[in-house]
Amino acid sequence: MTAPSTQPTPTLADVARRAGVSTATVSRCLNTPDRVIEETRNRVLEAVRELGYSPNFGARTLAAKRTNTIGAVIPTMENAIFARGLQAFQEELRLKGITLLVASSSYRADLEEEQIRTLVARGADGLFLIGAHRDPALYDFLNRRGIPTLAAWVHDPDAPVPTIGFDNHAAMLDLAREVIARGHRRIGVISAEQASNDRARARVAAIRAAMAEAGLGADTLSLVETAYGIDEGAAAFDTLMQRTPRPSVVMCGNDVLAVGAMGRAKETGYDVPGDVSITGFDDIELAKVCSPGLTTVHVPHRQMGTQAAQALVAMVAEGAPGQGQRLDTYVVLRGSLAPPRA
Amino acid sequence: MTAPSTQPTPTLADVARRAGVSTATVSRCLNTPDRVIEETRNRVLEAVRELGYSPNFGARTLAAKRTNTIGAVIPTMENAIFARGLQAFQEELRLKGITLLVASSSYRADLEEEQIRTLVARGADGLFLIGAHRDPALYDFLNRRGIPTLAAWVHDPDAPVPTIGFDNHAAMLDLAREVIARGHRRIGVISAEQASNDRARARVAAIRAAMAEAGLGADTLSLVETAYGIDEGAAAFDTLMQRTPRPSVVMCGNDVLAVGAMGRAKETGYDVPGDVSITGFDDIELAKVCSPGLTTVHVPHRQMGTQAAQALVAMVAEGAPGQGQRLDTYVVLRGSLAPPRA
DNA sequence: TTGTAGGCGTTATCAT
DNA sequence: ATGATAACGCCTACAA
Repeated sequence: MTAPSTQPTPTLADVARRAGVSTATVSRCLNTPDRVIEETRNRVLEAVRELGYSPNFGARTLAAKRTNTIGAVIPTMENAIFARGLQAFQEELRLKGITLLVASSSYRADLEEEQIRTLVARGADGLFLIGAHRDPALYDFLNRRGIPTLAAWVHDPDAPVPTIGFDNHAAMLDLAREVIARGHRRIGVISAEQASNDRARARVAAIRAAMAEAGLGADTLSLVETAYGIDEGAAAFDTLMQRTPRPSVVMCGNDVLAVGAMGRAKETGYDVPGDVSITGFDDIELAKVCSPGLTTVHVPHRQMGTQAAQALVAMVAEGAPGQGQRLDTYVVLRGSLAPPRA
Repeated sequence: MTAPSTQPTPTLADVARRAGVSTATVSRCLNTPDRVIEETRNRVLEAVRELGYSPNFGARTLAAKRTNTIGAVIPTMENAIFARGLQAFQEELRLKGITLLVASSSYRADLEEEQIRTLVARGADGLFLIGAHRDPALYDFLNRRGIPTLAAWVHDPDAPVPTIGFDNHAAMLDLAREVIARGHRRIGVISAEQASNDRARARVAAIRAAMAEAGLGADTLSLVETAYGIDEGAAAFDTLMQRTPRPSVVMCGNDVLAVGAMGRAKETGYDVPGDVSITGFDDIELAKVCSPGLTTVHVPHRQMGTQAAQALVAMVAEGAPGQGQRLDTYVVLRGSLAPPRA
């Protein structure tokens, strides 16, 4: 067992004393080792080890005005949609010696703002956000503070910050066209809340656009908005199927909702895709393993994370404005989509 | 559009000047509002708003030696296994005004240590870790620094820190007994790497124990260790099925590996559970939606997260030693497990 | 109730 | 190559 008493945390000065040098030299050993003669350096590092010293981040930040930290705010950590992209993002940052701080907003704009401010106060050198639509005042704040910010999961050249992602409208348009081409006319839609979610809005709008293209009246679209989650998707499915006319296909704003809907369909005795087709969006693991497989839109999550990291790091390092990038998505046809029964 | 020039970040002194008070008063308004007369306070808060001031965390930490921050290091963010528990953990912390910093270790002990030190240097008031087994020197370091630490996903009263979780050995023992009771004799196991993963070790050991109980020789167990992931589970399944004798059941260390195995089984023409049964561990969403449903061990993820948060906050606040807690798991029987074919 | 002033642990600018 | 020393922005006795 170790001693019960808490020792004071060793400081630079402690190390300096022990190694018989000044604090400046210790600092150099840690930050610019080549500016210190080898013998001195060894002595210092030895002292560091013996004392178990590790630098105080607050102090370091205060003095250096640079944290080597990037902050990210995502809507939720609870599912795979953001996890994979974020993991790639963070792996890329690690390669460059940068730490990632993650916070989540529960899909709420007010919480997102709070988290952004927290991250900024903690000295994040840059910010990674999901979606581009938010209060201009917030962008203003970030701008004044000179915090490089990047938005992912969308691509919009006109956004106030560089965006690395895909065109949600175009992506969903492709899928909706496939659906309509198979003969579906009564289309049900389960969407995430659109109010504070620009991706959700774009996706719903795309379905409407595809229907208009095909000469389908807006009244043949049956929409339910719901919170995020498998159970929520299931409940929304029930709602939709009780309406008249009953949809022959249910297009969901993301795979999680779709899997919920599919599970509920089976429970209530609907055959998928015989009685009703179901589609998703994202192509996460769930889409592959459920059965039938889920027809969905493939999003290059890892690529998005990696490129976002590279772009953001460049923005931080060079103070450059930063380049957005549009990534490609494609429709993945699996068993959950088929022509409607005559 | 906003002015292109970056304004210097406002400081306490700027706010004080603008409000015509001292920095001490501004500080009080922010931290102990009731120690300031209302009129003064309003004036100060007004100035805060106008300037868009937010406190510098580094400086605050340096001066106050308290960050209201708790750090967590999890093996990976890429899947649902830790996500749900962590989300609950963070929601509970938010309720108490505490910020959560999350880092991930990619299941590597060296990276975990690095992340722990980073978090400590950043002034985390407390630490949330997964699993209890790690280098004693690391516990020593935490102990000397006086950083309250809690381990989750395991329960072990003898661990160096309080643990809130379940008995991995007992949980897997239950499942293995079910498997054996159905008549399986040739048992294949796909485990996560055991070296730096006490949960994986306990689970494999439990399977061995159940076999011994049933008088099955250790040679009828066929083990593959693999990295984490659906694809890895698929590859491991192939390996296992090529061995002689071929297992009649494949028990996986977690649901993700199991789903990978199940997918591969279907691809290669094995009927599940007709030709081979498959089991998992964790009971994440995947287990419910794959088909057949995955027989697995249900783990109370959200409860674990919530209780861990409460316990850790208490440790931080009271400096008390902290109480571990054992949570219950139970076997969930779904279609993926059946008696072997004669 | 409010102000003054010292100190928190590092980095970075000068000297030496 | 190394050493003094002045910031960095905030908190908190202590004084008024």
